[in-house]
Amino acid sequence: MDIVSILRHSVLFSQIQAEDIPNLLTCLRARKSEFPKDYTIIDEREFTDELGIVLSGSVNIERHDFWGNRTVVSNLGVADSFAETLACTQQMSEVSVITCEPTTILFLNIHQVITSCSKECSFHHALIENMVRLLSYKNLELMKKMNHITKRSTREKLLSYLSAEAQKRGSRSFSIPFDRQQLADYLCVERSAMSSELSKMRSEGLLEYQKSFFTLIEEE
Amino acid sequence: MDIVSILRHSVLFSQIQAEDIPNLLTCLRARKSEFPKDYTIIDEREFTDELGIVLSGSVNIERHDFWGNRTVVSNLGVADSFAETLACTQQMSEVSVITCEPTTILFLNIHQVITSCSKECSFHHALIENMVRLLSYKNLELMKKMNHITKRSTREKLLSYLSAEAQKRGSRSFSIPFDRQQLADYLCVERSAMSSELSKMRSEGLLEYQKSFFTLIEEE
DNA sequence: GAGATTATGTTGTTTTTACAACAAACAAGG
DNA sequence: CCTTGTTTGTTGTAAAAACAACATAATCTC
Repeated sequence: MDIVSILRHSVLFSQIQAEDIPNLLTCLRARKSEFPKDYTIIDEREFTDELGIVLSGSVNIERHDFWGNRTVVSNLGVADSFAETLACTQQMSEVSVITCEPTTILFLNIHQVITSCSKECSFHHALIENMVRLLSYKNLELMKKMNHITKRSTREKLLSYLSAEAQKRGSRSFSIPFDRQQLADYLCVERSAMSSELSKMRSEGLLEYQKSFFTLIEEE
Repeated sequence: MDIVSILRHSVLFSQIQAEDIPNLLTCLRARKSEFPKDYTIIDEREFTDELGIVLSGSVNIERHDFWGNRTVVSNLGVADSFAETLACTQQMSEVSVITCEPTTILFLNIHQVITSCSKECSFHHALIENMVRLLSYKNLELMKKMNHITKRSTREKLLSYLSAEAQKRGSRSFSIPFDRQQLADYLCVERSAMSSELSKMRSEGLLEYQKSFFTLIEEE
């Protein structure tokens, strides 16, 4: 898929005409980069003034604390963006962005996105409105994750996450973008405890799963 | 303090000239409201297209789940704002906004903030840039809170939160805006367990406290 | 396809948390 | 000053999670 059709699925470029996008990209100082699997695109403690949009592949947003505990903040796929907040606030990164597979990223200069360019291009206002929308959605996503991890028990966290995923996909059966360790790090629980909780839930008839494919079972 | 001098301390109105603010407020359809203590300004499941700015007093952002567990998402004081995301995304609220004391709120219409008005007032672009900055900061705050509650133990959560507060105030001694129950609900731990952990930490010489006033003690 | 590597599941033990019940300190109002 | 209600601290017990160690399954590499 070409860049333009991918970008048209992104929040940042929604409502913007396909034919305007190439010009806009020049204006935003766009640059494309490719990365191998498990590559750290942005590391903790780094600064940047570019936001990234995933053109192909996928990345995890992760955090590693002093004692080596990993937290998986989120997982992003094609047309998702990252580092907006980082670039906007000019703060030091508290997270790292790591590829889950070979991945292509489009980087855009944040100052160009936020401030009107000298040419006063007409689509610039649409862009900054989209930026507001984008940040709002990011916010909402964080709140949703918060809802999962504030749950008191491993089981509740799992049910909260899995039912939200089912709802998002609109189906009782769905794949999740995490392996067991990543899921545990996302929900802030212990992998093996989570594993046994999952099998307990399966034996109670709450759900079925094979690898990362889950099916929630409705009660009668 | 009058409205204009309060607003000049808010992120949304930063960089905007004091003399422009009254006109701008008309344009944004501002309305002021006063609320008693413990009043629910926005309830879960409500919709709104206004964001709120605290002019006096303070509010908590809270969440109550199916089983009655409360989570205190955050605490906001004078010049802080809320419901930006809610208004921007036009989603149903998943949180409620509750006054901690008698409180005055200024409400602004979000559509007027985001879209240029017909009069094309010059400060409008500054406003939407501030909106981007505001949402970024909100995002950052959520990430910071995330850092606290993803910690594995009650003690770690306390230390993470308290040292962040100390850093924010630039002093080893500081007051927190929560009572014990609220702090527990903010950190997602059990109040009594947290109380005993606090006294254990005090007996180990890590910190001192009386009520909501804490002093962290440096190691030698 | 054999061997190595990684991912997932299981189990028992230790540590931590949740819960309940109550005591002590404090605050507000008559 | 006493009553009442609220907040904070304490303790014991039950439940849950963390941890470690290992078994099994899947995947990758040569």
